Amino acid sequence: MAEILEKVYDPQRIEAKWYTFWEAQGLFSARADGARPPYCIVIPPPNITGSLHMGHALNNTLQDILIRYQRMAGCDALWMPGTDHAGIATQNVVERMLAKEGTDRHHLGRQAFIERVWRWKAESGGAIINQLKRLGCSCDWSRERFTMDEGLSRAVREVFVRLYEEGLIYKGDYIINWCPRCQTALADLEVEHEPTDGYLYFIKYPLADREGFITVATTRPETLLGDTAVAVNPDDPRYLAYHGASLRLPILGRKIPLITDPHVAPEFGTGALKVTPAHDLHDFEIAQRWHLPAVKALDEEGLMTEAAGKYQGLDRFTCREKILKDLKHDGLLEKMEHHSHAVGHCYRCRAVVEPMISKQWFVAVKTLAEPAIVAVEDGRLKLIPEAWEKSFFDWMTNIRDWCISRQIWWGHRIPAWTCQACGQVIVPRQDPSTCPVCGAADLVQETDVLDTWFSSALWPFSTLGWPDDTPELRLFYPTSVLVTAFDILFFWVARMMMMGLHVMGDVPFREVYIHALVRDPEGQKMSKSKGNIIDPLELMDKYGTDAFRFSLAAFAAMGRDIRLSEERIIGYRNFVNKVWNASRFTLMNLGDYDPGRADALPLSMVESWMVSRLQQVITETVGHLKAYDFDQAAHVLYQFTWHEFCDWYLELLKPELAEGAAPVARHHTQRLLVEVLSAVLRLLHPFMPFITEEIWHKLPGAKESIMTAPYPAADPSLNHPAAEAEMGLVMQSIVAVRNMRAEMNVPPASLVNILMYSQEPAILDKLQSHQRAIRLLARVQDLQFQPEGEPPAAAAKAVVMAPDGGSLDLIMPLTGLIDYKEEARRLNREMDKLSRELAGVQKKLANEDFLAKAPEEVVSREKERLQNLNEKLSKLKSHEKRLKTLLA
RNA sequence: AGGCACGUAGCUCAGGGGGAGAGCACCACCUUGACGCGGUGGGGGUCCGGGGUUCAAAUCCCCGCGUGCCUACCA
Repeated sequence: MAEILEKVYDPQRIEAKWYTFWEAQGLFSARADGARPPYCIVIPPPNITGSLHMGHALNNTLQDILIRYQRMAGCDALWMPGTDHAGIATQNVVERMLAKEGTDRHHLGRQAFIERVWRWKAESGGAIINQLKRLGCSCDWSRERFTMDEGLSRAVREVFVRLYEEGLIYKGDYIINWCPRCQTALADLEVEHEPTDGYLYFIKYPLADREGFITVATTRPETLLGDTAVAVNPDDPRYLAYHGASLRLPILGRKIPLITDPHVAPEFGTGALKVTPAHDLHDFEIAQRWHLPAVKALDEEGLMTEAAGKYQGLDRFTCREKILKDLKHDGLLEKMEHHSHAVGHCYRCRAVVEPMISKQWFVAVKTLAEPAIVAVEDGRLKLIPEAWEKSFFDWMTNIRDWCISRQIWWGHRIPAWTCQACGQVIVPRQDPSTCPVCGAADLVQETDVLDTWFSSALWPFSTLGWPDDTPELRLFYPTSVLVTAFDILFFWVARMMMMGLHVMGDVPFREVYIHALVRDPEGQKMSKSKGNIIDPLELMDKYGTDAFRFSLAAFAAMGRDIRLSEERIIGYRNFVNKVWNASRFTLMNLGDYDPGRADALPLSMVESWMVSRLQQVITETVGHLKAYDFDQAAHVLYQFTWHEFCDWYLELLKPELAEGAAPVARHHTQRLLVEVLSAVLRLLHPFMPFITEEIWHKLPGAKESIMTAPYPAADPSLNHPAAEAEMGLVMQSIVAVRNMRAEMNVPPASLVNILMYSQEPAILDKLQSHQRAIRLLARVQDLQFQPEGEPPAAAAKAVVMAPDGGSLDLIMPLTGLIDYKEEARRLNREMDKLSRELAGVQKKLANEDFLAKAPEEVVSREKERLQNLNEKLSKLKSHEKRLKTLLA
């Protein structure tokens, strides 16, 4: 005897139970035995400092849908989970804790500090993992990795050494972005540009060997102290006479050359650019072309150096004020203009970033970028949606060398040693004890650590066991798809592509599905500072995880950002409840059902229709899933489940299941009902894993888990166009009667009589065979079928065109029911609608070009439409005429 | 400055060359033995504006307006 469910689905009770069950049964574990086709997704590893936000929720829901689908579809599906050590972010978190305790990392020392971070990680670094479990993520937790665990650190070491040996990693002086607050270099991507109001200062640089001066424009006058040239565009006519001249640097009096460089834009400012190689990227590049010296005027703490002369030791912003004052005094400040420009800020601490020349480690990225560009060009790696390819190519072709050293402590320490005796730099696979050149034992290791993204770039193969040759690596690399938002496309995805292609010789994933960003209901990006964060955990508490997941999937239309609307989540919560109640109804009618009993009855037309529709829904759902059209998959399942399975199939079934139905027929009905419900549950499982598992276990004959049940596959032999046409006719007829009733204000409780006229015997036959359903669903008492007849004038009338040809008149005698004016109004509304449609079709068919040039099937479809409309309209018109005689 | 999206029902959004769609909201009716987180029926649209291509444009192209995002060294 099947258990009866509660009236309203209560997610809280159910969810934890099944997650525990799945884990205990090992259902998330990939086998990696090669027995089934592999399918693999590596998770974008969340930061250990993180907690689940909307972006994670969407990202991981989509991945889980894919993984659960592929697993049920017969793949050995591996969802590789793990977390990222998040160098700067984590170090900042722990440093803030230390500050509260009144100490700092320098007091602790490097070793103790790192131990402290590990301890913090052990205590609170796993919070997000539990939140992912709440979401239902079916990651293979037995394989969980961490970017700083032993194996991944070995991968980092190996890649670093290899690239160094290949000359693709080098240490050099270069302009980097320096955060004076974090005291570390930042990669270009880690700098956020914010429009800032400031001034453009016009400063006169006197000529050294003749009268006059050249005026330069700058936003950072304090960098003047590091100028080693002034540059103009070689073609700028204003300065032709000055080519080769020398200038006196204001205040310091240093003699600097006037040079020409095509980089200089004549239209900006005065067309003359002060060149500060140590504190500006482009100036640095100009300096390299001209072999100019670099003078460092600013130090790592943002204070002026001794090269700044009397300004030494001043803060950069104080120095700016002083210099302006002095320039004014000397009459060298020509003018100031308001100027708004983008100022770089540290993405971690918001401090103003200072471009600065510095000795750092770099990856020569051009060599690595080229194969990644080619891989996308030739389709070995697909970006979905394709629109991202343009941005990708733009970025990859303009990419600069990647600064990978960070002056922090938490991370992979750069495996480079310098021999104090002979100066030799060693980058070995094993920690060295003596210098291989001179044999000295006095080796000092590099203190910098690697950029966090260096280890993340190896994620697709390091997590699978590389550098060891593991079965997982052989089976699952390249992985199937990477699911991510575009905001880390370049931080992460591009770098994985470069590293994967270089180290593994193949793309890290065949496809990248780039989903939208989740915004608040007003379309704003969610951020702590705006205070518009919506916590996914709260929504899960409120509406249940299944409803939340289904909503995210339904929101995930490609190429458009998501505005999270709680109202829509409520809508999908209702859908989840609908699924629950449809199952409840089913189970309530299975009391006497014996799944083992044979059933030789053929499918009824209703059943054939349902089965046929199911095949189409399966095809559509699978198609949408394969194309990453999550919203469409969700929509198809929603419409089918609610408006076909529940609204029609279950309603049509009720009489078959009622008391007094023949046991054999009843059993047959039950069997198909269970089958269809089972398919619906399996189709929905990837979207709503918890409720489907709960119901699954209550279905007769169900065993194990819905996770191990096969995903429905469409069987084309079950398509049944005739059943669909027949049921289409029946449903249209029922709707037409309901419509007349409602428009005539016939109370739902009272029964009506209906006459059905048709010249087509087949139509009447079909309807006759469904008369019990029609009576029940349209609430009809006396139902008569006739080829034609003299219907009473006092009647409401509707015309239905059968999907496979022929027409049907539905007549509802009104005697004693209501006044005829109402019916006349209803008819006029209906006829208006038809006339408008008819006019459009007539216009089209009157066009000779249309007849001549449009495809034949389009023309014949329009002709058929015209005929149908005409027929329907004339029938309604004649009825209206007769009705009018009654009114007169 | 450049690039990329987007503008469809009151709201949130699908669709994407041949009959304007969904959900919510709205109106009317309904204690129908699965479900009121429900049922039945209904109203509602110059598909931003203007040109063009086409037999046919909400859909493709161009221009404009509006919105959002990304990139950039304009000192």
